Amino acid sequence: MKKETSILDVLTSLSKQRGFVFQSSEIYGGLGSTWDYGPLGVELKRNIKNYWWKSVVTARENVIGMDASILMHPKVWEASGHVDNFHDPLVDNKETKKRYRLDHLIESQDITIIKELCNMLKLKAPEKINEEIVQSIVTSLNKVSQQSGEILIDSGVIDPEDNNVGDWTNMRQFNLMFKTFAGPVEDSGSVVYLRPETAQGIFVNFINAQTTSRKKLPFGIGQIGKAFRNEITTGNFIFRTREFEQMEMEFFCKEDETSKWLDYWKQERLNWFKSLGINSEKLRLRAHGSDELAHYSSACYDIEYRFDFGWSELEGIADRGTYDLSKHMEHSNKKLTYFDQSNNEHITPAVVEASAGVDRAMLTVLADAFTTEEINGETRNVLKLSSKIAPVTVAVFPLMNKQGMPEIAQKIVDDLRSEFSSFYDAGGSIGKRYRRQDEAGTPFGITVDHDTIEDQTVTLRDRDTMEQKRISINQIKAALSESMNS
RNA sequence: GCGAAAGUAGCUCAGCUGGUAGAGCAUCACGUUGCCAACGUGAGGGUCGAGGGUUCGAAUCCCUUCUUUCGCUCCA
Repeated sequence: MKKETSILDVLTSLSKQRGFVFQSSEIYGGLGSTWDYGPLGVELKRNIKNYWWKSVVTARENVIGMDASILMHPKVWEASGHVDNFHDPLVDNKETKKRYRLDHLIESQDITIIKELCNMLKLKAPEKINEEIVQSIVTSLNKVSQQSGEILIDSGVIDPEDNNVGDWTNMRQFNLMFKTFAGPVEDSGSVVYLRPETAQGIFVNFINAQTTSRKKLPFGIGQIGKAFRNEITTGNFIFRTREFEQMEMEFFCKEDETSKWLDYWKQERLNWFKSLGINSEKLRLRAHGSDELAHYSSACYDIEYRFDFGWSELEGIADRGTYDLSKHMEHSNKKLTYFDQSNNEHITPAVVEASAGVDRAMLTVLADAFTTEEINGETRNVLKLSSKIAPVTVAVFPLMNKQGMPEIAQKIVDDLRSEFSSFYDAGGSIGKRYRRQDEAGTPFGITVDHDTIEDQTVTLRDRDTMEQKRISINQIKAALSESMNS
């Protein structure tokens, strides 16, 4: 990587300057990987969420919404598999400074080393390497984690990096769930987790939501909310953080219909990103290989965007089968089945999930919208945000600060404010005010000038083309609405 | 967490081998101008990420710590 300025650098500094995103707790030196959304950022983020909610939930007869709490019964996470599966056992080689996931490392070893490991851990020696034996080695090592490094060295575990026996550290568990305590006393009886995904809030409410809404299969439940993961490595600005916000929709259907709905939703969701004006050449759907699939999923597509740090996932659309509802039935002893009247039978619905990151969507629209243009030898920074989500929809200016122009402009902006996100600016030259709004992504500019006083008309400026047309004051709202819906 | 690099004004940065901080842009005020980052004058803003040490004296040298970036790993 060259040391040239990346889009991410530009966006980070633009965000700070213009009030999109600030580093959290900055005056205390910042808290790792947490970000605060400023005046413009909160509008953009909220607009993205509202647009998702409208597209996925309210515009559809067969999707309803809900909002579950972040803290849930700890058994939820046992049932979902997160307590058992949502951590990574890691070891480092002090020699090569490489870090490995222990299960991946063991998988890569020769059978003789595996046998030696089993011998030292008093496990039955296997004939060949399979997932089962890898898992039981990891489990056994975990029980003696204080000696695990020693055991790895003594059994001759090789570092693939240099093909020598590694100088291994003891294994460490990185639990990806944030743990905290409910109630005044810190004891193990009151452990709760900050949810690592919003989906489980939907699954545990499946019956509540279905019966009260009287929905029949197939139907979906959407939710937007915060989730928390104690990621080992965060970074790329707001792309990967420990606290983030999800927009998730769980679509319940018959088990033999999941592939049909998976195809439907992956296309719908891809189109959603395209409808925000995002460059379709930088968007793609990528099917997961069988080795990438999560423990609950049998098929999965990622919607990816090509950032300048590479293709990265914005949203996962997954066939989760009946895994989640079955697990919750098993652990809660409650019936979460659906009565299918057509066949007169109780069935466990299967689930197709569309799970998007709000912060990632926001980073995507910013990265995709940011443009630098050359105008009369000057550079112009423009955020070509869709007018559907731009933080400010319209800015109103008096051409001059005299002849009553400010008063007229102020009256116009007051009148627009209830329907459109509006901004009034009389500071500096008119050109400077246009450029300020270009950089904030404001799609429309209205200027009150000499003619306004004579004939009640103003100019309406388009951010991207910089072209202006003259319209009368009472046409402004109609013109804005029309442009926003096109 | 490990390895590498970095942290000086709101932003981007300069500050040579130690002598208590500067520029451009941005912000605010006044004047002038009036349709695409104009100009003039002036102002505000930094205990140089934090803590400790060496020194007569530290932004500069040493240690610790926090944060950021890039890799390893993981995911929305």
